[in-house]
Amino acid sequence: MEAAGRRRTNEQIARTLEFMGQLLEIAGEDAYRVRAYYRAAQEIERQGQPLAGRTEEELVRIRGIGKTLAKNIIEIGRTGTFPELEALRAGIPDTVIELLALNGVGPKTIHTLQQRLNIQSIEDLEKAAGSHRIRALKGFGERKEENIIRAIQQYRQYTGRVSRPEAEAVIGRVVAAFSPGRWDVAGSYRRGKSTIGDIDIVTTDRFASVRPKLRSLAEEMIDEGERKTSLRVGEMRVDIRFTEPGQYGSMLLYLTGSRDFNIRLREVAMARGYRMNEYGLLDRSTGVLHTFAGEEEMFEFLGMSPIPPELREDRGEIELALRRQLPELVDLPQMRGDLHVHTVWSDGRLSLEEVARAGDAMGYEYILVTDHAGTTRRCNAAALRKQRREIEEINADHSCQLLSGAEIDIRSDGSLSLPDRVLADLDLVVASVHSGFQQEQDVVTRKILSALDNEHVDIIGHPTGRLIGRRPPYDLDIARVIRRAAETGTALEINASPHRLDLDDIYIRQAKEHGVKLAIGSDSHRQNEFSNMHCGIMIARRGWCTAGDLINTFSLDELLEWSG
DNA sequence: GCCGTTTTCGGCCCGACTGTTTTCAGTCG
Repeated sequence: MEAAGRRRTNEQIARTLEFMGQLLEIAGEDAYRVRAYYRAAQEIERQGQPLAGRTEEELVRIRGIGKTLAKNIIEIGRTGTFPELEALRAGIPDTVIELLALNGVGPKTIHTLQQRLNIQSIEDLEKAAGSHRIRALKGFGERKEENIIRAIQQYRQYTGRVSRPEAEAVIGRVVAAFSPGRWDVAGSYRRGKSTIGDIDIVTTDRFASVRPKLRSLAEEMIDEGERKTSLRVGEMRVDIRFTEPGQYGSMLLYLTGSRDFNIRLREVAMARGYRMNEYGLLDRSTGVLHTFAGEEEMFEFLGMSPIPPELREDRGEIELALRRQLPELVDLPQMRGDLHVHTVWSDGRLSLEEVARAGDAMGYEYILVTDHAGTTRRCNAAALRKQRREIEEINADHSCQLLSGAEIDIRSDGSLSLPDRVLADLDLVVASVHSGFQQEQDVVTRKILSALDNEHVDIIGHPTGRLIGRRPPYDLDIARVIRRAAETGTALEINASPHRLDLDDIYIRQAKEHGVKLAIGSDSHRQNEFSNMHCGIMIARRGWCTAGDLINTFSLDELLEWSG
């Protein structure tokens, strides 16, 4: 049953509490009270079940939520806001809150600017800086004023997070500045996130030796220190930490994050009598600093299993590592095949023969050929019959067996682009949405539900339809889709193209927890795209997938039996 | 505002860099 009426989602509740935190900050309230709101918002975002409608007694059981926040959450559930927030908001315009987004401008600065110069918006701030009224303030100066002007310019052309290939282009330019030696990309890139906000790098190189090259390739040097240097390359911020080999492990651990993960891990260290930082573990009673060349030694020293980077989000992995009960995450060698590949029969560049040879080279048992197919497409029912005969001939000469499949369209009205009798002849069928991206949530959701209900459809391709940096996901009630997929035994795709990575990690985990199987597809159109598979594996690991969650780990016989 | 294998009060993760001042506040990750 769907919840009746318009119950607030956890996302909406979290945003409201976060907004309260920002208001409190600008109002100059106690920083710990501010943090309590942010912390509660984070905690709510990671709750699997909706909070709306829960009682105060139920809410205070959630970490970081006490009586006051529980009451506020209940009020948000009812009205979308709460009295304290409205009272504060009356005194602080939205345009003032927007100032928080400027680099180098924080709540204290905003508080002062508002009090002294009556700055109410970015426009006000720009005028004040232009007429040199900022530098006249006590505690401010010429440099601060220049930095504010630059921050406003950057904010206006800010583009947000980028795809992994875009980040890789920047990484390549930066590491070219290093001398031979050890370096690792850390941060969200190492954790395998689908989108990258900034780039973090650890190196044993010296600041002095890389400085000239960094200066010549950077658009801007943000910080220049011997331990920590930050620069801007194109639109991306790059943070570099220079470290000794003997402390490499603690630095890599620190810089990999996530932020929430680091905070929880420090609490674990604290409980064992250590103060944890990027240089090691400081014994609080003896003052001795224990150092670690590798991350694993540091985890073991704290009495826990090493945690794979993809899990480091403080979503329960620390507790499991302490009990040495971390899941055995799926890994690339367990993949027995690719379940989404295009050929020259639709918009791909590869012949069937080339796909089979690529499969042999990668050691796959099978590749599902999924050309775009439909009654009005070039690849129609007749073409598919011909393709199947060709596949059978090719399979005789290869250890990797091609499977006859198709990527069919889920049309705007919910119908499929091929009739059931054609689908019945295929080994596996992928059904994807390629049109109607602007439809309303209920319409989009229902057309995918009807595809799930078709007994011949085995996999829903790129379920949310997003293109990273280019197109947002269509408005979809994923929870409904996951529940129906569980009922019909249909798999959801993890499209491994780094420009899609769809499903994304949190939905993968939800699907897995509902018993829904997942299918990684590289969506290859060219030779070099088969390696997309490793991106799909990363996202699957971020979704806590073990081998059994992915139908790619099935043998050929198991796969065909699963599809029925 | 939250929380308790040192605690119901007094803490709350930790350090680097910049800018504005001469010892530190603010911001950031």
